[in-house]
Amino acid sequence: MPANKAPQVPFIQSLDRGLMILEAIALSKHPVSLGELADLLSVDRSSAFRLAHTLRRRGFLASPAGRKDYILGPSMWRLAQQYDWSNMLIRVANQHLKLLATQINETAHIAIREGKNALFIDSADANHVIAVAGQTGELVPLYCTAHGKALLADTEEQELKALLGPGPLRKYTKNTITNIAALAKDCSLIKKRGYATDEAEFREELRCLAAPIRVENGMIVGSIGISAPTSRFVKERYRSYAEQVCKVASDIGLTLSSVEQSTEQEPKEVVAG
Amino acid sequence: MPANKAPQVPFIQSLDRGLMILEAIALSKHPVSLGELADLLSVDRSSAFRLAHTLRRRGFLASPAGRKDYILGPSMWRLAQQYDWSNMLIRVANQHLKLLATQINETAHIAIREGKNALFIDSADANHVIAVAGQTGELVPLYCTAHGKALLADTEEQELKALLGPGPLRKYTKNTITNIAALAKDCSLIKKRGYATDEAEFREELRCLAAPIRVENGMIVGSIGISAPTSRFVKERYRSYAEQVCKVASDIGLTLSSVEQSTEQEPKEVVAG
DNA sequence: AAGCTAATTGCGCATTACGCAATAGGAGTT
DNA sequence: AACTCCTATTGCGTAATGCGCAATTAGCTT
Repeated sequence: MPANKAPQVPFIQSLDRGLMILEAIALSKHPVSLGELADLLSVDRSSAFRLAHTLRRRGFLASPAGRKDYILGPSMWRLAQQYDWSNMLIRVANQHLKLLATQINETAHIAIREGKNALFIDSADANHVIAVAGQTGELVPLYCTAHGKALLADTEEQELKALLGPGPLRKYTKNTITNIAALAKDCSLIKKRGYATDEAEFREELRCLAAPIRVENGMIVGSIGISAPTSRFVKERYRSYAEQVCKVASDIGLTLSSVEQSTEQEPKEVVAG
Repeated sequence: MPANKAPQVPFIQSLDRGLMILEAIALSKHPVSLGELADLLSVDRSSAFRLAHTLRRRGFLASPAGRKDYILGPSMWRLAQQYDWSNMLIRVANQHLKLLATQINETAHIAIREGKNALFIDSADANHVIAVAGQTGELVPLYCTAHGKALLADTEEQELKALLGPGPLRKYTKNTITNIAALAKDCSLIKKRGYATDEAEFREELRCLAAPIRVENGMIVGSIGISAPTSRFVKERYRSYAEQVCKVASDIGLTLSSVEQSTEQEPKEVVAG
């Protein structure tokens, strides 16, 4: 298999260098001097200067007051702000989502956090149904669903209290966790093992297993998981399901974080429903 | 006044074009085709193609599954995510903050939202013997401070309830608003007139006036305001103070949104009092 | 004030990126 | 299914562009 042919498509050198500068400065914890940039790119100081100047001109870089070195400017922030990134998660995750639904043969969902709730932004059905499942767009509580708890995995008890309020949590089923301390304990377990479960804590007869999707720096940007009727989703399957869900969550995180695969790289083996 | 001398410093054409592509795609609500990019830059399709390819290669652009046109890729998002933007607000706002403190001759603060609190990230002192101390680093409640309410200006009653919880709000002083409905009403007023006040709602003997800092798309990213002992900060001054605070908040928002002024550009011509 | 380091500018050559034109890939039409 | 039109992609030669070198300026330290 011809893994990678030679760089068939030539790329624009100076643009590429400019992008490397952006990456380097975004990554650095301190302002970056011209010399460092020149070293990094292995180019002359004058070239680095002109590249940096071009970036600054468009607001992608700036200099701290009175300094000559560079930090990120407002443009990158502004562009990232106004963009609708939820679609990207859907796009990137969709293929993985389908794969997961097929492998496990249960409905799979992707959710993001939306205030005090988890919002289902995409789903894939188990048995070759073309239409998207009904729950896309639905809001469910964070504290009693697998997706919600996965999204809360890094949240400390302190923050949980602030987020969910001092009042008692609504008890949807007999399994619903209504105690913040218990929830915090569950979260730390979820964080450690990498996935969350919902044993009919929100809806009777519904079990769910979900894992947080983390990007490069560890931040949780969404969750992916599977749901099934309690009858079919017996505890003995948790281990196997958990592995697959975690693997997919990790893959999505890598795709979101990395820069190496946006093209090609379609897992073509997705079943055509 | 020598507004702008000729473009003394040459900029790198292809990098500049790449950045224009990023801006265009971030701004567009739908995926952008190669042809549109070529038209936008007034270059040949082949040139646009190679630029776009270079951007995609580094993850700054991507293509929807099966499509050939372009959307933003994960890199921009990732870089913006992991960067510590609060420093940028401090940096950009600092000069305005000092100016405000000098003009009004009271302590001025900048705050951002941090969960259920407002966090003071910078301050500038006035030259009164008795003045409000700079509280940089301090967390104060959102619902009973001028900064907090400015940060909440766009928040609907529904969201306020979710954020602040169903429980009663702590009553710090006799003026503290403890009723969500009343708070929502205050917020809509703040949104309309552009500034918030704190009439000793958090600390006795302390009055404050703050305005939300909004960027291009209207989103609130912080607040700026002034604080003074009640004795000195009489109601008759509100109107004049409000104007100045709002002007400064607006200036900061413009600086954050625009791309033309990151360097130099000290607002020297501001009226001195 | 001198001396050092780092940023900035001028300049000329070689590389690079550009436009043109040819090719490939898809979607719709007859 | 063959044809057609539209857009993406590739090859190529040229000249504009961006690069390194070296000179100049700016900011600091001694």
